[in-house]
Amino acid sequence: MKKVITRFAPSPTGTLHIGGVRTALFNYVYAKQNDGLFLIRIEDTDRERSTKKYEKDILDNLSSIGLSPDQKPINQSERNEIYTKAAEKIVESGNAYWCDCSPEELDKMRNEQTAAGIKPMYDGRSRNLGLERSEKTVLRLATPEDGDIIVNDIIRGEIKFNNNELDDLILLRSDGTPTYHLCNVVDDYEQNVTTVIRGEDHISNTPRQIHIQNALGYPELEYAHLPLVLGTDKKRLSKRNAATSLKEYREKGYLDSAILNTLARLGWSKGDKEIFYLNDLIKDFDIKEVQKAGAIFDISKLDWLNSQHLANLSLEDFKNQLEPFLEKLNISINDHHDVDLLIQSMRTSDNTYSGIAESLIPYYREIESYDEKAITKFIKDKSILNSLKDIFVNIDNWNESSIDIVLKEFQTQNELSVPAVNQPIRIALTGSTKSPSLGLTLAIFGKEKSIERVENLLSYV
RNA sequence: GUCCCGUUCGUCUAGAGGCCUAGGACACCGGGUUUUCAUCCCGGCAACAGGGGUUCGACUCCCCUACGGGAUGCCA
Repeated sequence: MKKVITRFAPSPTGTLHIGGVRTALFNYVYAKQNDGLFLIRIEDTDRERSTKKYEKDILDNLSSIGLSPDQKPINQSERNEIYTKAAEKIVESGNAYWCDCSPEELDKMRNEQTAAGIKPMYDGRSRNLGLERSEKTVLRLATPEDGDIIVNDIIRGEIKFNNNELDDLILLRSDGTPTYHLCNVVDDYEQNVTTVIRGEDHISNTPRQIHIQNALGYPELEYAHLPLVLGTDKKRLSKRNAATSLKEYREKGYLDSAILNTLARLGWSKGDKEIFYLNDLIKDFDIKEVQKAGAIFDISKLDWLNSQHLANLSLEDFKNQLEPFLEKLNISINDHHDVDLLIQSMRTSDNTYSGIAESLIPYYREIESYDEKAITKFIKDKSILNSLKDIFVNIDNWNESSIDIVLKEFQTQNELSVPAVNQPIRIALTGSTKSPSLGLTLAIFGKEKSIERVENLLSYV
């Protein structure tokens, strides 16, 4: 059996899109589970829109998320000769012809066709003219006029196209450069690709590409057309309806593993299992089980999955990955006397790193503002805080359990409700009523800092 | 317009003719733990697009309609 080779073939006209990450992921996983190769090919034949900057973004992001190719990526823009040679071969075999129709003429033709209610497509008017190559001619594939072509899709089964639905596509532009279809087919062959896994927007391109393969005498490929990732408006995910670039999600503090997990579960599932790491996917994923219908990308599922992946991290890993997010807030993670206790207590405060970093601010910096509503609700007068301050000063063994005991005593002796005692302290320490359990929070801040913050609040109100 | 692909809870999905009183997860709502917040636990809400067949029996098979998406470029 032939070694399975898959490829991800982005065109560098934008940053890496999460839909693209999913396509790359499925290609990667399929290759790995078949002990094959995963390749990347940069389809930069559109010189106007392709940029090196986007190419770098795509390559960097893919490898940092763990989807590195097994060979150095190739650029189509550097392989012109190969395509030209293939085109010549098609001309020689009589399966292509030169056409001198101008863009204006074609435009007019399409308009007329549309007006007449028929499918706009090139009518083959230059096909039998026997034109020679010139500066005004494009090379067109002579597509068989009748019969049909069957695409065998791993996910969808047989898809039949009538050859008369297909027009004679352009292989070489008038400036001599090759087009997408030609390059794509030639490179899949040159790279020994066995399996094409791509978005379903390519389904109708497939029969055209098969015709090119046939003209060139290339062997058949295996195809799997993935359902598209959709936005909440059910249209394909784009900048208009969602954050699409992988980078944005990473910068928000979503874990790579959680992003991959979410993407894999979009259009695919395995029993009741929800948590998948890359290794699990290589074990459990089955391309045949992929859904046929497009799937809406739901950020709340990502949020939940992220919280699950975050919870699975060791404290060390958690801290390491959190660090850059704190740095963005000009906070150095070790600028605290008991970092481990702090982070351990706060790691579930949000489901993204950026959110967690945000909620950590009061633990690293002085309080800039108090939650006024909380103050009016819980601080009627200063007496309770004053007494608590005196009590704190006298606690020698400053740890969670002893603090809790002291607080409990104070509360019962003075016949106060729990919130009457606890909330003012929370406000003093964090500026709001949100914090871990009280004794723990006080322990996190330490005796000195706790007293200082109670004093600060006392002088504020 | 034409061709192609699709259609199960709000969302991701399970479901290969009887196992379906349609299951799970997220979200949402309610309750419990945390005397706060988050986590966690428990419970609830909620779907087979519509119509025809086929069959003793259809979420499952066939046809039609509707709706959605994709393609129809000297873009990829």
